[in-house]
Amino acid sequence: MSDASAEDVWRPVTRVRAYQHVVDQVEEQILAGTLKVGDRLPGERDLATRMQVSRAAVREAMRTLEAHGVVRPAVGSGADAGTVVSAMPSEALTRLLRVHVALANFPVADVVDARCMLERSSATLAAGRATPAALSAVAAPLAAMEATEALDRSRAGDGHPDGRQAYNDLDTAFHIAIAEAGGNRLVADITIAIREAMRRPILEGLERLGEEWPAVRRRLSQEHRGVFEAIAVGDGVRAADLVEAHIRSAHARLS
Amino acid sequence: MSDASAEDVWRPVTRVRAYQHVVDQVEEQILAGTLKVGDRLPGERDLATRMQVSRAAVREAMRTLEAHGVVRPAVGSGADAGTVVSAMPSEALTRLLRVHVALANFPVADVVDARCMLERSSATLAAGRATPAALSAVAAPLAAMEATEALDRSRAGDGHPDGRQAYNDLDTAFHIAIAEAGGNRLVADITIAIREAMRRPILEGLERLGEEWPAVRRRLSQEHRGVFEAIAVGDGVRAADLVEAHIRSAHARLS
DNA sequence: ACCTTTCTGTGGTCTGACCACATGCGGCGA
DNA sequence: TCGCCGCATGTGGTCAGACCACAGAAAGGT
Repeated sequence: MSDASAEDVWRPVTRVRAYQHVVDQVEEQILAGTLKVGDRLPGERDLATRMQVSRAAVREAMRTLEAHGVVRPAVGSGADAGTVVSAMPSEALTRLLRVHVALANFPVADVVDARCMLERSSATLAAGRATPAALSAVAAPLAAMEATEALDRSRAGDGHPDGRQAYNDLDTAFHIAIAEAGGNRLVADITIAIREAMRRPILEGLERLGEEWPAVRRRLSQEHRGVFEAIAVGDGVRAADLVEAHIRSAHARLS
Repeated sequence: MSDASAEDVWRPVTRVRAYQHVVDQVEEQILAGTLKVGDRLPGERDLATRMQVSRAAVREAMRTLEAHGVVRPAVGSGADAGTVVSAMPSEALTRLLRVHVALANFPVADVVDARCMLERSSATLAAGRATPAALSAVAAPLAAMEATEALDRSRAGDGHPDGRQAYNDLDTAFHIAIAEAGGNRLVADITIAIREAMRRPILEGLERLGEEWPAVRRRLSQEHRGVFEAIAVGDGVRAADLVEAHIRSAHARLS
């Protein structure tokens, strides 16, 4: 029984597609330092002839790299035209998580739990090491959210849109600012991606709220204010607990 | 000064590319339930004529969807051929994080911190709710790692490869099993992606170890054993502390 | 010197063809 | 009748060559 079929020595022959070769070579060049962020790739026609593949293969590789957030295409001519190496992991992560959240490949409860864990971490870090600049970046959307309340009151009853979308955007900005104040790029990017992926579902939840909206908004703003002050004072434990309570209660109210 | 140029009302006209339209429509169909996981997409030629775009545009869209882990292409004929809708968020996340870790878009310290946070969470969850099956899935690679040690001792000194790669693979499997035992799909997938992204750097670290390798391996196995037993006993706090200590010391030794 | 026009190179798109592959079906032989 | 072989069919993968819209750069006129 020295039959090797049960062992792992027989790798299936991977028919490596041409565009995958292009992806690999571009990533290799970036890894080797030949291509740095901000550099321009050779033109698609040039790459195609150099690698002896068709331009279509190069373009498919570009789409893959673009989806990974490694490359940004720009038409036209001149310095900043062409395909440019650009590290945008946050955007790419956001796109990826959004589609899979929408596709319900992740249970909502799991997403909420993950958000809590990440934002607890970010809040704790932010309370410990937030710079004044980062702190004011958190304060800005907070103040703007509170301002929408006063604005709304001043013109109540005339049937104007009550800015739930704007409030949602500011809420997103608030949580993103906290994540970035934490100082951990990876945690921040994942946090941003999850919050952005939940943007539309949360907005739909806000729209479902009928007359409760002003009350809910007041409650949310109070919670935001509490989180911010805990961070500003440097109380990491309290900030973490408050942000978790905020996220859980908000999701409970909107579901 | 009612010049609107300073405000945000003027969104730049986004020239939506044809392949992006295709991506959007496919995602829309999936979201609407018309396309479920496991279903086959219409053929590329068919899609092209229906959407009145070229097949090249359809193919570029497929590359984007493939990079997102939403679609899997298969050549040939028959039932399982063609482009199939398939949710593979874990693989897609892994590819994305791997390239950005390799591109050093994330500081190593940040990655280590994020890994600690995620695996602490997974270990705590696993200690609380791991099923016997999940537990044995954790135990299997652990036993295999310990077995390599005995195997190595039995044939020491004949210059054979000492299986650092195999050990690294088993180590990866061990951490992945813990993440999946935690029961949170999103956390598990992110954990898997980060561990897989670190696979090659860790292997290179192992290779750099010279004669220290056997001692390091013994230390790693002991730490793994400790984590496993804490989870098996249900001691979530201890499991979290041990896994964090394990990750931090391992990265310190390998850097 | 300034503005206008033209040139050039970029990504974006399309067309139509051919290839490798895997299945399924039909015909052929036993 | 049964079983096997081989071609027909349809899939994604690849290629070649062409044209378009765009934006900066260069050349030209005022």
